Amino acid sequence: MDSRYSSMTVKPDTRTLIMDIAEKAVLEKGFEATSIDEIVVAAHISRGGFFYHFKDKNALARALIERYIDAENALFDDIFGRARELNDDPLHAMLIGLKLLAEMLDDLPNGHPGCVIAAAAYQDRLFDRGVREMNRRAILGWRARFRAMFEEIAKVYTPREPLDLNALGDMVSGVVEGAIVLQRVLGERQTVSAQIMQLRTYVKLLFAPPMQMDH
Amino acid sequence: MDSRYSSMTVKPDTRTLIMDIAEKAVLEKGFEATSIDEIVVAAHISRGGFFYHFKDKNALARALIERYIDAENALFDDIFGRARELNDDPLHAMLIGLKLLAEMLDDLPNGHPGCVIAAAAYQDRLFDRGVREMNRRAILGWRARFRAMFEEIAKVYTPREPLDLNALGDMVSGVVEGAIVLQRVLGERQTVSAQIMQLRTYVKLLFAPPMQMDH
DNA sequence: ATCGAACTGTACCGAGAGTCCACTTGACCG
DNA sequence: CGGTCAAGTGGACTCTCGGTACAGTTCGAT
Repeated sequence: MDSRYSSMTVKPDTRTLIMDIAEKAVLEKGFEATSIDEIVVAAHISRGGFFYHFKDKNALARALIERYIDAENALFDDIFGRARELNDDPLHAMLIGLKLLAEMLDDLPNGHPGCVIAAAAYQDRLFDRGVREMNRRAILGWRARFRAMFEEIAKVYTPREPLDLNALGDMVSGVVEGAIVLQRVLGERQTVSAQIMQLRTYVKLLFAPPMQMDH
Repeated sequence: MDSRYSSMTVKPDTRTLIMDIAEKAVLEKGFEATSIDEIVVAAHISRGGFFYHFKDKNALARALIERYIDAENALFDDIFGRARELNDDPLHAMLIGLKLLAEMLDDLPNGHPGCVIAAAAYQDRLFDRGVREMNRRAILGWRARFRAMFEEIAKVYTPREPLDLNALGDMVSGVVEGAIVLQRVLGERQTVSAQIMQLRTYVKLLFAPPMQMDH
């Protein structure tokens, strides 16, 4: 999200501008620490202009989270789609996908930018039922998505330990969210990708036939 | 932390009372969403009384995080100490420890209460360098602690995949932090323990000799 | 020309953080 | 018994921030 407007159209699209500025600030400092005044100044608009686009801060948060979820889903579609094209075997596709994900994060100059859902999770005053329900559905969506992928793998490979498919499905989002927290605190750029690679090793060991396994 | 005062001594210890009330609120709603007025009312003291004990909100946050880190370290000491008593083998001790941790969390009526470090990680306005440095040292401490345990395991068992010991050491805190985020969003009580059990399976597969392995 | 979407600017409100300070209360101490 | 000090009370005030209200402006499309 994303150019409805081509790079040609120089239309600033104030709403998007506000969201871009707000997202950056929110990921840096959190929702509550990000003041409307600060956004307004950075966007070179008036307070009235802000409230023209968003009825309150909650509406902004809602829009940010919605956009974030869409972007994340598009990213997963892209990465695991490409992985599947590279190797039709579901296990190998998963392993390739996780590696692609880790590599993509390593290429970002400052590591993973952070997750607005997690930012919201620890700051409840601001958020109404609607926002919380959106977050819930996003996390459940990722659980279902990865669960389905693991189910496919389990059709082909016998797992070496009993599977808890929901927990396994949650593990991708969980490991990423956790690693983001560590990264924020430690200030180390590669924390998230390193944790994803650990998860990859787990998946590999969980399904790979006991002895050999190349990729 | 903890009864410096025995259960007999009915001394209210206002400072501790404030911290207990604040911690509960912070874990529910976040630091910024927790107002001093609200704490003051719940503690039946005056605003002046609050500022007598903490020069500002930052000082309160600092005290909460400090106490949290100490408690968490004490918990790890206890759990992995007991695990080591039950089985002297470092791998088995680790597996038992992780299971004890998961079981302990399952016994809590509302799951893991949340982590004030993560709560701070996404709300930066409030915190000075001192708080951030404290958090950093805590996370690095846990990395070192678990890293050392994995190193001990690796002396006895040949890992089935190359080890990234720092990433492995971070994995315990990472998985827990991530699972807490999921738990907060989903409202499911067992998310954290389920994720810890996944981590346990990973450790088991990573070090266990290829074929047999009971526990 | 004119209409409406996208603003600007100002004035105002209430909540919450934080400061200052003068005053009280109760325990212990000599 | 009087003094002292930690642990408060309570009120007045300042500033920032979210949010409301609303009157007026700018500008592109029809």
